[in-house]
Amino acid sequence: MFEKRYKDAFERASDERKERILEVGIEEFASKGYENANINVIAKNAEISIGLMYKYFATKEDLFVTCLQRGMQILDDALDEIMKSDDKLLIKAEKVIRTTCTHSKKNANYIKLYNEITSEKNDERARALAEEIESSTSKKYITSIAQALAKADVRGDLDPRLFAFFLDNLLMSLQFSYTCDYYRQRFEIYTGVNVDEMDEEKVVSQLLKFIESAFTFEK
Amino acid sequence: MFEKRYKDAFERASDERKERILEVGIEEFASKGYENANINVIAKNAEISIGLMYKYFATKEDLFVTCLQRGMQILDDALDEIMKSDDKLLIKAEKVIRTTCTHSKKNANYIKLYNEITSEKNDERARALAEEIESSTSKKYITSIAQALAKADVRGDLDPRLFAFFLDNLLMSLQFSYTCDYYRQRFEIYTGVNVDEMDEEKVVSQLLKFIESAFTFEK
Amino acid sequence: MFEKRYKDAFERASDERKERILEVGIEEFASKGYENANINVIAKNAEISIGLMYKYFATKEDLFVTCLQRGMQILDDALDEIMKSDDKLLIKAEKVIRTTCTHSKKNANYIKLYNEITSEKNDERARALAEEIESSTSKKYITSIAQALAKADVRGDLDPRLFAFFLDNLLMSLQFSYTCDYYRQRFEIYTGVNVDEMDEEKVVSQLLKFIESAFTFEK
Amino acid sequence: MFEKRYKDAFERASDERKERILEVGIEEFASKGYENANINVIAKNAEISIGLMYKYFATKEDLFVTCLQRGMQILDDALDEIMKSDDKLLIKAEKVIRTTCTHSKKNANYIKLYNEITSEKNDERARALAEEIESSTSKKYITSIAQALAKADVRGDLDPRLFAFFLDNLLMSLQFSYTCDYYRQRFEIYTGVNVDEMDEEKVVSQLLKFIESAFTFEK
DNA sequence: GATGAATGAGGTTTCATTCAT
DNA sequence: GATGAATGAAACCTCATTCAT
Repeated sequence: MFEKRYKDAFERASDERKERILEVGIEEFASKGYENANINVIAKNAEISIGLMYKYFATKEDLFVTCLQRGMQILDDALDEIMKSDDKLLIKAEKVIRTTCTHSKKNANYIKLYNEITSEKNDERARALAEEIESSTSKKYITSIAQALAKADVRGDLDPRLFAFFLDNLLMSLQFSYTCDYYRQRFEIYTGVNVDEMDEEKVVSQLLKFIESAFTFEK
Repeated sequence: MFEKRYKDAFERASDERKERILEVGIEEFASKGYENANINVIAKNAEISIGLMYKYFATKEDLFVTCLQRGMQILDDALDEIMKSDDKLLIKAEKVIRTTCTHSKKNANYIKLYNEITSEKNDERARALAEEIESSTSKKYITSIAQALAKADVRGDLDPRLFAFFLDNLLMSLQFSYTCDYYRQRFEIYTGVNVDEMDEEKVVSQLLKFIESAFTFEK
Repeated sequence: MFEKRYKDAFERASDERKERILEVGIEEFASKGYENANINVIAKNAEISIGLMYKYFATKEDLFVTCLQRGMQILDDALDEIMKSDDKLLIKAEKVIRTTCTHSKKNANYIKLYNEITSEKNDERARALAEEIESSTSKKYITSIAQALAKADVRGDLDPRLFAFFLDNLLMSLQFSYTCDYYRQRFEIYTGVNVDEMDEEKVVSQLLKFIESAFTFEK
Repeated sequence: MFEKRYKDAFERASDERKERILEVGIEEFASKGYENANINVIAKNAEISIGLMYKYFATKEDLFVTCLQRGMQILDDALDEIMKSDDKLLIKAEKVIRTTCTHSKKNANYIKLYNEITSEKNDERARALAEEIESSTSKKYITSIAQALAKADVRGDLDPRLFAFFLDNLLMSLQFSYTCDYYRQRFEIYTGVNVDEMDEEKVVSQLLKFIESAFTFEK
């Protein structure tokens, strides 16, 4: 699913070590950002030499992307679980929103990595990353919505792709609001409540209300 | 409205020079990102010496924030124009959406600066920035929605602050989708169309439909 | 003839393996130069482990010198063939020049290795290398010229050693001109013709003319 | 004459400093070779900061080439002095040979730099360097020989360009023999005498004899 | 006010060599 | 004999910031 950005030697490393490196890497990249993350620090914290680090990953960028892929894979698996059910769209939406809220803090660092790439300035790299990261999710949303359209579960005058796009915008913003410093503060400015203290159910129910009319055609 | 991040000497500079410095700074920060932007290059392109630059701004960060404030001021003024009318909320929303679409590319660099700060990793700075940038906008949305609620123009069971939050999430995502490389590609993945070739009216009308039921109570 | 620069283990390796290692080594050193050649890459391309490489050669330098010796041996054998005949000196010279032209490209990599050591910066090593590489050839030239002198085939007022030196300078320069990038370009600058397209016979005959008066005494 | 490989800032530096940097650079590159030369060491010995070094030269390569050009310029000027006279070719040759012997040790480091580039492995760079370094010299030789040919001062059946090429090969080899460790040892192996103790006049006269018949047509 | 030369810490990356298995 | 994972010193280069003029 993802383009391999590590060297063969990394595959041969023990699971424990692979785990450790990515964990430490994710922590470093999430807390300092790509530019300020220090590969020597990651190696030191992962308790391997810098030379070995470069036996595993050709460049800092490759290490970063591999960390990112690991985080994205985990998030994608969670989404998969929900989307493969044959619940009605509104039910799926509710589940997705709730899962987003619940898991965002647990996987805060993964989402910070995701946030990190949204400001990629190199068009080529931005395109490649978006392709890797967004394709899978977008397909799931678009397919589900198209099915719902076919069953007339949603307004017929909505374009399923734009619909999916708007929906994911809301979810993505929510993810960031739970995890990234700037967005967390923004959340508080809008709602008046710190996101850690906000009643999750309220967010879920309000967001559902916000979007439900689009879903519940002629009801 | 914004905390002053430049030195007195900058105020005393000619308008033309102030203009040029910020313009060049915005271009550099927008195209390379904060970390990769080079303050010596900005000075050179603005045709002033690096020494003078440091007479105007104490640090690279101060220059960046001043550039950001300039961009945000311009975007905020445009929003002000719309929000101060006494149109119905749905009308305002339509105007805001359309303005967002229309102006995003024209002011692409401002939005890129905005995008840049959303991945600020220092909590202290992130809070300060969010406070500066989001307060004004959020107030306008919240006030408008509260007024609409009072007039029963929107569903009564919606929390106005969360409502404003969701709404702004959609608009913010749209802005980024028009301007930032990653989000532009993401837009194309979702919609199948490059954002530059997408029919603007379609985006406006679809987004309006997506949110209108929340607005148009008792229909 | 050459100082042994490999470990005993290398002798015990199969001929095929020895062959392969030196071949790959010569290719790497010739194409990248000593400093930029990578011994790990040589091991990989020779399909042996780096550990085994160090069982065969104590250092990178030893591997290089062994590659060099192999190349030099081959070149020396070719020269031997010519010099051991009892042709007149001018005939020998013609044969040597022609052979130099003909074989230079075939054995380009050997000559590149030779060229590589001419810029050795460590005096100790430079002396040792020169001793190894030049002794055999120089003896052949000096002996042949001394014999010709005894037979009055060449001008009697020429110092046979300097004569041999000048002669080899011409041949050495010609070798480099056929093989090393810089010297190839220099050849083209002087002659106006790319060395690959230059008529070999013209080079042979012109060079013979250039030196012949020294050879053909009493004309 | 040479492509500029330094930044404008270098031109603005004091002559003393420019002198110092190139001197130190030439010494470092000549004694250690390009790869092993250390830019930080050059900066330290030239008593400037490494940052400033990079304000003067964009890369290590640029610094090297600038050092090289400086050396080549000096050698070329010396040659110019000789070639612009209207001496007969044989007289010029004698002067050139003598000058080569005399000056080689004085300017040993320049010649070591020249030697350094003859093993350039990147074809593109090799071509560019050869073009810069050889064009001027080769023109002088070729022109002088062509004039001599016109005056029937040399054998009419010699190609002036090849003639110039062979001649320069002898001079180049001689230069290296006076300066570069490997070639110095080679000189001793051929002649039996250390080049520093060799009677210069003997070298001059023997080399003249070696080439004179080509020059002195029908005498 | 204005200049721009100067600094130097710090980060990424390479690769010869070792050694436990 | 054979492997290849592991090491870590060291080199090139960048750039925010200072300060003498």
